[in-house]
Amino acid sequence: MGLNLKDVALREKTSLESFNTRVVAIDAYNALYQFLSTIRGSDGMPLADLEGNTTSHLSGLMYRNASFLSMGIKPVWVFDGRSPSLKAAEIERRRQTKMDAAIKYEKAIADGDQEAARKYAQQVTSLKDGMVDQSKELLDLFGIPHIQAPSEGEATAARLTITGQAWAAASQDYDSILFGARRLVRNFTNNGRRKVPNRNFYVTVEPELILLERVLEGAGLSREQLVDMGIMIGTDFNPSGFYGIGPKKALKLIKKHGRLEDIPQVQEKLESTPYEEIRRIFLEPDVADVDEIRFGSVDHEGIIRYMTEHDFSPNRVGQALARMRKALEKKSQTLERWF
DNA sequence: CGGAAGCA
DNA sequence: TGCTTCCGG
Repeated sequence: MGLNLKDVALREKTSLESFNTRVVAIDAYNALYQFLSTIRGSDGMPLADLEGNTTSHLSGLMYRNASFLSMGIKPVWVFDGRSPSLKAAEIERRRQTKMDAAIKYEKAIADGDQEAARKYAQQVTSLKDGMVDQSKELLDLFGIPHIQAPSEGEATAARLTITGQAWAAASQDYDSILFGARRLVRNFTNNGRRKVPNRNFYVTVEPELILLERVLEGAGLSREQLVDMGIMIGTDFNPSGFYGIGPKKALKLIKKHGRLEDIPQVQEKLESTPYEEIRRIFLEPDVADVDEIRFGSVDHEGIIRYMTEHDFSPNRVGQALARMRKALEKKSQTLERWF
């Protein structure tokens, strides 16, 4: 879910083109959830093979990676491992939200309310183990590396930006910067304006870059203080945060007093919050040790075979790959002209 | 979501 | 040619 750091996180517009040749560590769960909830047919249900197994994640992954490679972007997909036990409450909260959504979905269907049905269907989305395995198989066929994080994927992605193995981490959640990601890209996708289904308006999604150093400088905080601020607002590890304290007040308090222990207003809350443990999760996270990130070659035939097994049209898949190959040829030609 | 068809 | 709508599985 992530925390609300909009107010302190200075964002600058960017473009996919500017990521040419760069390695980007992608929060795999974050992206896969997005695919599952947004790639849907007109009935609001996810895409599925002939047996009814969901395939939206495969569609999203294939087109997204083909597009990344076409643009010279080097994606590394980072998968979540076991969640810290402190996340249990948040996970339970999400489970409950899904159960509620399932009930609301049934009601919307009974009422014939299409728009509501679609909305709640999206909220029921869940990422199954099998989908994760399938996603890794597809990445292998693309020659695109994937890393299994021991714990939160965002933490390992952040680490890669610190070691210099990745230029940036891509996720929708701001948690990445608490984990220390030097650069975070949000909306790491192609499109500008998008119509929201069944409704008559558009939203603009443009890639945006958040630089940890600038966030800290801009707010006049250390990373430790940013984490403390996050704890007051609420993180996945203390979802409700401190009652009555939002981003504005949290910033003011942390700047005035320096650290949680010294803020008079929150002493009572601290007694019931494992704040030291939450700090450790962000500041000393359990991350994968990655020695070398290897990019392989694209197995065109293998991808077509794999996607076809999941009832994708071989024509469409072949076309997507042909487009990618063409883009890469063009790229190497313009490069040759320089030498 | 992202590609392609449809339309001015 | 550029923008909107449609559809994939």
